[in-house]
Amino acid sequence: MSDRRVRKASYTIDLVLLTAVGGQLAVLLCRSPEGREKWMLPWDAARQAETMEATAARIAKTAGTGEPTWLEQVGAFGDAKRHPGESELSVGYAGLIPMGTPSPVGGVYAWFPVADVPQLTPRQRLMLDEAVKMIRGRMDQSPVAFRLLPQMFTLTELQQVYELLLAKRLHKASFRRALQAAWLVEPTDEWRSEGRGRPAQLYRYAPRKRRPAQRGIRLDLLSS
Amino acid sequence: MSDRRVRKASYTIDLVLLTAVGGQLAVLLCRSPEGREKWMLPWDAARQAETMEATAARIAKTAGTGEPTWLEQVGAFGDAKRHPGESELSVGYAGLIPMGTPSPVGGVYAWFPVADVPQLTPRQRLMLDEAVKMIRGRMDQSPVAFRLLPQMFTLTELQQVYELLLAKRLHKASFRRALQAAWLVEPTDEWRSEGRGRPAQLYRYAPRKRRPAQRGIRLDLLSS
DNA sequence: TGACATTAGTCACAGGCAGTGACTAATTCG
DNA sequence: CGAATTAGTCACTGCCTGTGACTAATGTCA
Repeated sequence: MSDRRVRKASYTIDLVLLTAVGGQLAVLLCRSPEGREKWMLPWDAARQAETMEATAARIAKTAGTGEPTWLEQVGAFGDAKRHPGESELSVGYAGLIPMGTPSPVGGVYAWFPVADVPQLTPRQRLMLDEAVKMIRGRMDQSPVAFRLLPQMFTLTELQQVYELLLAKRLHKASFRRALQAAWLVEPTDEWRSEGRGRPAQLYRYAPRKRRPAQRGIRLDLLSS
Repeated sequence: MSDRRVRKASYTIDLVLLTAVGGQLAVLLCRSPEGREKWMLPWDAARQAETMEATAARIAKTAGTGEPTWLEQVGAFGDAKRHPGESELSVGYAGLIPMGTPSPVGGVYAWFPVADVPQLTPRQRLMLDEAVKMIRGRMDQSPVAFRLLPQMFTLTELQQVYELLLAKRLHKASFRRALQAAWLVEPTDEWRSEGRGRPAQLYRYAPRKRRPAQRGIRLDLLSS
């Protein structure tokens, strides 16, 4: 975005940075130069000397959220939908920022709950929706939930992230049983007291090798 | 590709058409103008007046395989990897063609088993791998297996497609039990005799609404 | 100081689903 | 007609999952 008025980009890299704030998924938006109360996804023109992923990482760095703990391409979006840079094509990237990271200051960037986002251009709106869909769909295959948490976390916090992404309540005992079977976390020596109630032990993400599992076909997930 | 020598494309649409041939996944390649024994994924420059998906469909039509029964974007590929059109960026699409569709004639296009593909440019090789990975990963969420079959098929054929995509043997009784629970197919009145052995009933894909299912978290699928 | 509220963490039972092998059915081939 | 071959089903067993109730450890307040 630094030079979007200097040369017309052949295509842009747009970034959907997500985090968890107050029990909700939130996306980082940036004030648009077109109007004080207009917002947009952060973006920049692609550069030849830089991979697309590097461009996305640089945009995140500029936004001041720290480096994303996870970054993946969402796809290419064109097809006559408008874009803040009027570019022909935009490549969207989704990134995750651990919850609790200090908010960017200065008023140029801000987090918005994904359920309540101001108006975006159609193309960016589509990218946001696809990014959220991708994160939710990737939960079973990638440790995305852990990328939304700090290095150490309680099992209740982990469960809350899963509930947030799955948009459904989970039973505590079931969740922990599945977690134990998957060998994904290991306990630390530390405990955290959250005011009232028994203190919770802190865990860290530490996946271990295990049997190929892979039991059973799941034909019942087809979205018909 | 029709005009790749006329104007330099700002970006291209590349197509990974897949089908099942002889118990293997196969991809459609096109002879490269650079040499008689050079092959490439079919592609064309993007056009402003056309959506990317429409471009992909048109490329498939040109190749003479009939319209793909499924089409989805794989992603955008750039990053200095070479491409037959020397384009800066390529958007890859994956498409499925039902098995048994007559092969394209003329010698310009041909099916190659994905396990034994001639050399491609690095970018196209990457697109092919990602497309195959995507198809395999999408099996649980989309009826891609049915898109590789003709409209009517036997349950044994369906199971073979699943085994092909999952790269693993399935137990007949388990497979059919899961299939029944998912309400995905319905029997027709027709039967097919494949030479020796009892004739098999033909089924068609006919998904029905069913309970949200969605039972249980599966943390044991995380890939590491 | 002791009962209560609150949160963490575990257990055990019941029901359902999946892996498995064996069974029956219908056809071709010799 | 019997053997071989492929389709299709059944029933048993063991594992996994949903569930509620239980214990543990802390803060709060009378």
